[in-house]
Amino acid sequence: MENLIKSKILENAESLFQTTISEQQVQLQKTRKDVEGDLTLVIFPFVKMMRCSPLEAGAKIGDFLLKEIPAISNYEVVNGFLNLVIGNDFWVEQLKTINDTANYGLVAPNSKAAIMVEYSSPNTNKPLHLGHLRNNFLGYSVAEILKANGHKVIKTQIINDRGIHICKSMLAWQKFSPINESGERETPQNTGLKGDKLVGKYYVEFDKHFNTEAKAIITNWEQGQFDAVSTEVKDEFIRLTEAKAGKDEKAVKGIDDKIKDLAKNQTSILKEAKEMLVKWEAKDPEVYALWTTMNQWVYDGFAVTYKEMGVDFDKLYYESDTFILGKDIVEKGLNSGVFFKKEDGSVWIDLTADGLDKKLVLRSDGTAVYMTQDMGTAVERFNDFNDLSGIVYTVGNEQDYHFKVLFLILEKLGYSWAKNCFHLSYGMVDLPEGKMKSREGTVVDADDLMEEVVKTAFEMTKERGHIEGLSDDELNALCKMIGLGGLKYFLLKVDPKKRMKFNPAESVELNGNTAPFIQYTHARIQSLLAKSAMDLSSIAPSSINDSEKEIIKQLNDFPTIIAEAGKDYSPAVIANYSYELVKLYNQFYQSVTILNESDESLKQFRLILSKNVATVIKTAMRLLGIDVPNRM
RNA sequence: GGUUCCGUAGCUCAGCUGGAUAGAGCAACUGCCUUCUAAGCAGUAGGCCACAGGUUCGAAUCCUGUCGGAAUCACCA
Repeated sequence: MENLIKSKILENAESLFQTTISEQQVQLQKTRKDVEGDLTLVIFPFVKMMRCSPLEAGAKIGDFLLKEIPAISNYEVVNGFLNLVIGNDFWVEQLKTINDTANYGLVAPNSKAAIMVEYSSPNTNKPLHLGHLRNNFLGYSVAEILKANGHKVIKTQIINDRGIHICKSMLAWQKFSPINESGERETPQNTGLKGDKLVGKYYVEFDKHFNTEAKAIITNWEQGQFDAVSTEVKDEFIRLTEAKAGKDEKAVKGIDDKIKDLAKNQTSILKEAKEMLVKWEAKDPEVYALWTTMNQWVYDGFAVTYKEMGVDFDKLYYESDTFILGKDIVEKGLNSGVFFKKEDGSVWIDLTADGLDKKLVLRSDGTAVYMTQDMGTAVERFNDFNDLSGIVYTVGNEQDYHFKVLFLILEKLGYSWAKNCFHLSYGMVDLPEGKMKSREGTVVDADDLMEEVVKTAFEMTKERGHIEGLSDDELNALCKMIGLGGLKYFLLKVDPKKRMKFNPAESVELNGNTAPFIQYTHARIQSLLAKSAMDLSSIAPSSINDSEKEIIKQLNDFPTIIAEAGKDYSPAVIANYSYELVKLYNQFYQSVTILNESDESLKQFRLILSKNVATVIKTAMRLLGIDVPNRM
């Protein structure tokens, strides 16, 4: 309809305005709720060229459209806005089309370019937490939204299974895990702990010893004991200590942190961990075996968590495989002059002309940095999937700079797909008390949280659900649907880019802008449809009211919303749309009677309208990774 | 300090490719279950859209500056 109006105006610009106009000047928008009309044309742009008042200009265009487009039944000009009323027949037709369209709102699968969506990508040294939940739900949902837009999607993650962090857990386990009567150290099997939890426990254990040792070293330094310390370190300590004089509290804290880092680097436990990393890189059999075993524990633990989350992956990348990649690309970049080499042998790129800094891409000892392997991995992925057009990286916004640099480097290296790489940058999740801090034990564990929300859903459902006759399995499935749905929706309804506050109490809320509210509406409709038991084929209501029209309009927007959510990589767009739809439906539901309606044509129309609302709810929620029940 | 992002009701968030009187939910208060699921609906109250300029017929939205908050600027990952 918008397009029709636009083209009519553009075609007849000559006679209407005595001049041609650009498409941009034809601004159509939805009419405000509180005035009569469905579509509104902004007429300010035409006032000057028509040499008359906004009122007259509006009337002239209104008369023209009324004559040209039969579906337009009336118009009104208010304050420079031409409000067009579109006849009910048109909206009924729209509903018919929606009802007849299979997979309404979705673009034909695999009809558009292949996109890889990377998300999750955890370290294997500790369990997943609240921040990972936002990441996973977001990545999964964006993948589904891109599929709905017709793209072929490859869901992936890169598992950070190597590096000093995993050596820390391994070392701590080796040193500090108690040995039981059968001579074994702690394992998931003999402790009953989830593998990721067990490994995480030893990461914390390492940190504890690490800090204790560092503190002892600082105490020694403060007492003037610098045995076995290089003069550089000693001088640095003295320099930093002196620098504290006269500084404010914040600056002193910053310096203290630097001193702590200095001391940490001198600890024997870190040295041991570093030695272990060297052995790992040399594929020392013993270290490698331990690494394989402990990583497997983590993978097994993660698998349980992912299953509960309802997310999955099509292809996995492991950093232990990819960390060697990228060096050949550095070589190529050196030859083509994109990179330059310093005297010490380190390789850099100068991005100052692009408003960024100089960035290291290869260490002086020839080993890779993060950037090196990210370049290599990207290229690898395009080799692995020859139809791949782009990659979406779901990674927190603390890495904004990293990705800006990465994409720019890839572009400079001449990879044409670099412009199709997108950093889906999302904000951190804060608690009501502020940031999550592992040191202060305020990190919200993913497993615990999911268990908690399901438990709450259980209590609420027992209290007010319609669950007579449900088996235990059905009840459990329902509560999981409600609890996890609520959690997902809570994390997805906020614009991904924005930092958000996570209030545990609000995340299990059932009223207002929540998944249970939406799920509830779906269940209500299903109940209606089950009771109606009539053939729903003919749509020919004697008349329709405003609340019905508003619902059709909202349904009509669904394809546009999916496109918008895809373009913006934003599940929040889908969430907010669904909430609007459900609110409109509930208003309608509460204001008319459906099953007891005596006018059969009207009754049938309302049932079909309801059915399509339920279908759109279900599709929309599916794009968020949320299931909807038939009763609750 | 440089760069980037953010600042909308008491709280959590929409609205941001400029358009009419800035919207929801939560919390507070009023009503509505002899009728299809009250996890619902209707209503009341709550705002110098951080601040100051500028562009425009028109600014929460665009530009500049100020203030406040966050992230980042490693031969860490």
